[in-house]
Amino acid sequence: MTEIEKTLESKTVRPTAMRILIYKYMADKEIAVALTDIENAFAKADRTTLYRTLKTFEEKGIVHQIDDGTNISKYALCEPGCNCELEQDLHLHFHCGNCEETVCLTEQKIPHINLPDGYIAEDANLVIKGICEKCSG
Amino acid sequence: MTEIEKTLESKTVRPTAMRILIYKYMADKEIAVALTDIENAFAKADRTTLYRTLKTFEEKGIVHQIDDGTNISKYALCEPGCNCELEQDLHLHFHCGNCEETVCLTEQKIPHINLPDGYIAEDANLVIKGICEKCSG
DNA sequence: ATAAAAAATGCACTTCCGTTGCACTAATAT
DNA sequence: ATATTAGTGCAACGGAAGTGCATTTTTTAT
Repeated sequence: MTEIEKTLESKTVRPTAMRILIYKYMADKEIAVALTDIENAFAKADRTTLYRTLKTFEEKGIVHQIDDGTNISKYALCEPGCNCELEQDLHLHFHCGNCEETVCLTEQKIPHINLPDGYIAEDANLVIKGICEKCSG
Repeated sequence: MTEIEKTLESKTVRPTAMRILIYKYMADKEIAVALTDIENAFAKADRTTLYRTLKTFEEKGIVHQIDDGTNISKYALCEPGCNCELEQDLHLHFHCGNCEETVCLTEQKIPHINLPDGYIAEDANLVIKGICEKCSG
């Protein structure tokens, strides 16, 4: 039993062949991926399967969804021990206008914001747009 | 010549009947609106016109686009003197999970974030999700 | 005032992504 | 071995963004 299989099982997700491949694919990539990206990487597999795999991963806390402002949902593996739903674990994302890639900046947490009276915060999403380190170099 | 016409002209946008109506509609609403909302409000007008009106408004700095995580682009009028493109003018947006409405919190600016070396910030988008003041009361 | 040019609007159509229903297959439990 | 559940594949739908072109309206120049 591989590391990936163990990871999936620990999150109560059955480690099927397809799921292992997708997990591997995302682990190798350092950037957030869209459903389309996975589709292209696994042309033989059906879109629905990939779609539902991502949904399952998301529900089980294996990946988190990223909304980088392109109106295309991206996904990235959660760091070990990451609790995306907790406010203090919310990191920010960077979207490069040049290469169009989106990365997690897991070290940069979203600062706490004081909201006006009556507003209750439950989640936050901060995306910085600009030029990434690869493209600015 | 009305106030709205003056505003549009000052941004080098011709104050056509349609544009004035759309501007008025957005000024009356206190929340960010989607293209679909405007479509429903002006059933007689063509979607393309409304679409392009928003694009024009956006280009000319009359409205700013908001990405509230619903994957539906919203738009809101810029405050007088607002310079959306400037970092210090970036306010945050609040999306209510109950009423599904998105509002600008123009008083709450996005704090400056230190990025890792090589990353150049040009724009930022911060959306807080939760329960709005109307729904929590 | 009128003709020419430019801008705005409307119509039809396309594309892309997300999503769902249903049938089929594989895995697990009894 | 069979019943049950989970996963996968196929087909199709729906919403929203976007584009090309014809038509109308507005502006500009004569």
